[in-house]
Parts: sequence; C-alpha cells; structure tokens
Amino acid sequence: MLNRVVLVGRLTKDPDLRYTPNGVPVATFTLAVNRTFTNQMGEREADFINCVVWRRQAENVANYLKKGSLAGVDGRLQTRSYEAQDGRRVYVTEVVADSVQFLEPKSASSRDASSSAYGNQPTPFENDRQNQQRNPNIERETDPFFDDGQQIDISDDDLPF
Amino acid sequence: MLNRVVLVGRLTKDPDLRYTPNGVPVATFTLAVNRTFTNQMGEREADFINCVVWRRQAENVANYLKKGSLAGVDGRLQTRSYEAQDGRRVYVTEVVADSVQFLEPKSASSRDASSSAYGNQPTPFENDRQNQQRNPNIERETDPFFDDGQQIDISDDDLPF
Amino acid sequence: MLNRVVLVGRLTKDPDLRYTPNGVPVATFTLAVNRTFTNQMGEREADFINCVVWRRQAENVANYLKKGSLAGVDGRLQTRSYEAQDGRRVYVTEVVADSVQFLEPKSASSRDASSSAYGNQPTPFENDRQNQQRNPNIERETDPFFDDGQQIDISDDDLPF
Amino acid sequence: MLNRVVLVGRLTKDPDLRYTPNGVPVATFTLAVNRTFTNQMGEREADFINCVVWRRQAENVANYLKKGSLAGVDGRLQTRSYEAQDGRRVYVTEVVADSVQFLEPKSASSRDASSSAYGNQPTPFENDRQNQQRNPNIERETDPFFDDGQQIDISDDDLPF
DNA sequence: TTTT
DNA sequence: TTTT
Repeated sequence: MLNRVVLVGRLTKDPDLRYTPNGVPVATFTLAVNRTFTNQMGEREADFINCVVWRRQAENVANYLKKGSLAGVDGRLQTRSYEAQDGRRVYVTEVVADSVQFLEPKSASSRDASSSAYGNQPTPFENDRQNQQRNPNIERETDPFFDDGQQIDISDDDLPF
Repeated sequence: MLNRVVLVGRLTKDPDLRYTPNGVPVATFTLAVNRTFTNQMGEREADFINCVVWRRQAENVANYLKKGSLAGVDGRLQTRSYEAQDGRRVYVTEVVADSVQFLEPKSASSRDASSSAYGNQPTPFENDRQNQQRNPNIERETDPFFDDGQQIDISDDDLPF
Repeated sequence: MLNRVVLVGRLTKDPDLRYTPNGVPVATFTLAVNRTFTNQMGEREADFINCVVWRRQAENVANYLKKGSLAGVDGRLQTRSYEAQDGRRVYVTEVVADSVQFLEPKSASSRDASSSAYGNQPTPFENDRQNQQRNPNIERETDPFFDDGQQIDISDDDLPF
Repeated sequence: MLNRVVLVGRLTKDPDLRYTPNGVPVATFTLAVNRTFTNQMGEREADFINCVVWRRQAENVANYLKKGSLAGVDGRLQTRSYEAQDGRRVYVTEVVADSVQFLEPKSASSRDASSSAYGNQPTPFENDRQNQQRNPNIERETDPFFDDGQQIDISDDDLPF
C-alpha cells in the first residue's frame, strides 16, 4: 500500500553507524524539520524525526553528514515496538530512507547517497571494516540498536529488502 | 521545510472524534498500511500509523470512515511529547492530515474529505453538538486526547493552522 | 535530487503494454485524478497524468487494471522530448511508477504490483511471450512507444534502472 | 484524490513573475532535478519540471530565487491544454506549488515561502505595484502567461484556490 | 492496542 | 485523446 515520506531538515547530531551481525551497515539520525507556521506564542517550532538508512547509503551518511547538515530524505514510515527495561512496551515510528540527499553546498557534501537505493548494485563497502575508522560514531556490530539503554540488538530481520 | 507524508491503508478501529475547549473538531485514527515486501518468515507485515485530522474533515472522517475502511492520507509528520503517569517522557510521532480521501467503493463512503484542507471556507459543523449523536465514538470536548490513561487534554494550541 | 510523486486516480483507458527490443515489458496508462476543489463555474475538474511502469509491474498493470480502475502510483516525474513528424520538438512530462497499487475492491484486482519495484528479484515474465495473449492491448515488441503517429521506438535506453 | 509532488532541484533561469487581470501574482520557473542514476552512456541526466506558484509565494520566489538557486517544491501535478498558433492542441503538465522552500545557504535566501500556502492570512503584497520594480522579470499584468508566442492570457480562473 |  |  502507499507509504511515502519526504523530508528536508537538519541533523540534530552526528549520525550513528552500526552493523548487523551479518555486517550490513545501518545508520540512524534525527532530522529537525522546521515548521512553516508558528504556534500560539508566535514561535516557530520543529518536528524531530528519527530516520534509518541501510547498506551503502548508511556508510555515505556516516561519512558525509554531521550535526547541523541539511539533508533530504525520501522513504517510508515504519512502526515497531520493543519491550523496555521496566517491561513496558514502547512504540516507535520512524522513517526508513530509500534515499538521502546531501543539501549542504560545501565540497564533498553536495552528493547524493541514493544511487544504491533503487539499483541492484552490490554494496561494495559491506563488511569493509576499515570504514569504521572514518567516523568516530561507528560502533561495533554487536552493539545494541538505538541504544538508549534499550538492550535491543540489531537483527538482520530488520532489513527492509 | 519540506515535510510530506502520503499513505493508503485501512483503519484499525472506528475513528475517535473529540472537540477542543473552543469547539474545534479533531479526529484521530490509526491506519494499517500493509508492506509490499515480506519479512524473513515470508510474512507480509503492516505499519500502524497514527493520524490526526482537524475541523470539518474530522467530522467527515467520523461520519464516513469506520474500522476496516480504506483511506488515503496526505499530510505531514509531527512529533510531540508528554509526561506519562510515572513521570517518564513519552515521544509521539504521528501524521497530521491535510486531506483524507475515502477509497471505499460503497455509496456515501466514496467521497473526499479534503475540500476544507487548503480552502478558506468556514467549518460549518464547528460547535454543532448534534454531530456528536451521529457516531458513538464522539466524546465530550473536555475528554482527554489520545487517552490511554495519559490524562492529556486537548488544547487549542495543538491546532496546526 | 528529490523527485517524488504520489497519485490516486482512475485509468482513462485500458493500459498499453509493449516490449523493448530486449523484451523488457513497459506499460503506459493515464490516470484521471479528480481535483478536490471546484473551478469558477463550480465544476470539479481532473488532471490527466501519463504514467509509465516497467518490468514485472508492467505485466501486472496490464493484467489487473482496465479503464475506470482506481489505482495508486508512487513514482517520480520524468521529462523527455521527441521530434514530431512536422519537425517540431514535443516536450513530455510523465510519471515513472516505482509501484502501482490496485485499489479496486473486487477479487484479484485488490493486489499490489509493487513488490518488484525495490527488490532485486528477477522479472520472471520477461520474454514470456504467452503473456501477450492475456490482454488484447499487448503489442509486439517492435511497436512504437506512445504511438500517436510519433514513430518513436522503445529503446532499452529508456529503462529507469 | 491524492495528488502530491515533492521536488528538490535548481532553477534553470530566473523566475517569471506576472499578475492576473485582478492583480494576483503568479510566478513560473523550471526546476532541473538531477537523476540519481546514470543512463546507458554513464551520464547523469536531469528532469526539467515546470512549476507555478501563486500569491505571496510568487512574490517571494521572484524576490529570493534566481537562476541556479537550489529550491524545494511541495505541490500537485496539474494538466492543461491550449491551442497553438498552428491550431494544434498542446498538452502541458506542470507542478502547482503549495510551498516553495529556499535551500540556498546564503543570507536572505535561506527562507521558506510556504507560510501563506496553508494559512488563511491575507496576501499583503497583492496589488502592490512596487514589487514589480524589484525584479526585472516582472511583467505587466496583461502579459500572456507562459508566453513562448502562445498568446495565452492569464485568467483568474487558473487560481488553484 | 491493530486493518483486508 | 480522457475516469467514477
């Protein structure tokens, strides 16, 4: 069924790059998307939207985007839930990006990470451990996913395709 | 900044219609959007996406959609948070619909609730208490919003425009 | 760069299925998308949007959609031009569908043609000449593309990915 | 019915600002949207998409965007036709923008023209003739619309809402 | 807490 | 050249 999201906003922090046990890269980041209208107080507010991107684009995002970067996301809305430490079920709504566009004007940043999204090309950097050195946010592949103390491991089952 | 969501899915339950203290109608519902791909188990899963719609369209949604209805939503992603009973901060991501399209083939259901979305027409049913009789899901305007024991009251500050 | 289109409308005629010289299926159809507002005359008008879909989905569209069918399209805008018989250059803007959703309630029609859009599955019906018998609109693969006397042949260069 | 387009691209020329006989501003411009994939030749191509924007945003676009500016558009696809000089009917597909986002990093350019899109605010610059002096592309209000020798006058009937 |  |  139709499920499409398009966003332009700025990263609230550096992206987080992890690897599934099978070595598939996955990056997560939050986009601050400023609203075009103001609230009752006359203030301009923002929505803070969690995004996930897989494979080669995950590596690109980790390498080229950082806190404050302007980026566009074309993807779909996904919901999932997990059990919190206290046993409560937590519901998560996030955007799984099919493509991420780098909108910063500067140098290398003005690329597009989307080429692999719709293509059938192999993702050449998969399992390439050297990539982990490029960005300090890259974690070990056994690290928990979205780890705010949630103790949830990345599983390859989460792979969108 | 750009923030656009388009969905087609089915209502998981009858929509909920409330009124702000100022009498502005607001309807909430959840869309089950089936994924086009299958998971590792070969199962087809769905995303369950919470939607909000205001004013005249809220009344239309309450009057014409029910559990299982096929509907399209054109809107934007919104995030907000509230304090739970136990003091924990709960983060919510939902879709604020600019327009809702009724995709059921049947009779009156095959309409579109979107006319008021971009127009400047007054919302004629505002404060029209008789509407509350039409659908049993319509609550009193002082009722809490998204009340799963959250004790959050609808405020007119939540109005998108 | 970001380029995303989402439509829901009705086919103005049966879809047209052709094949490139390499045997890749391509279907074209026009969606009538009713506007939600009325013009100065108080009439509700429609936009008529040309759509193209490739490979396995092209076959699905040809098999399951017909004049009047309600369908959703998720794709991107594409522009191209060609030389008309009289030498004038004609500019075309059309939607290349990544996925087509069948929104008719009836029987087999209530499927989704999108599975192959983002996946890497082979397109099993490619070169399967028997498909041509299923729908009378299926033409020989050497037929011109969008042939309103334009004498433009389908080339495999038009393949989006 | 659902009809949504989101684009990010660069203006191929300075925008064109005209006025309807009633003094309603309308700006037109073309976005070059680079494709994320390459063709058979390994070249990266672009789509060239005609956009229209009305009222206050038309003035903003004329004042803040120019050839080469990076911009985002959120709107809908519209089709129309007109009679060419030689009597042939010409079919046009274009995007009517609900909002235009300025994505240039520079100073005044980093604004958003979308505030008036969904709001009910009056459009304060309407009929403000002084605006015409700010940008040399602003034409007299009796000028034809999309005048490539098409002799089509702007009519207030074209107003989207 | 989920729809066909 | 247009659909319900």
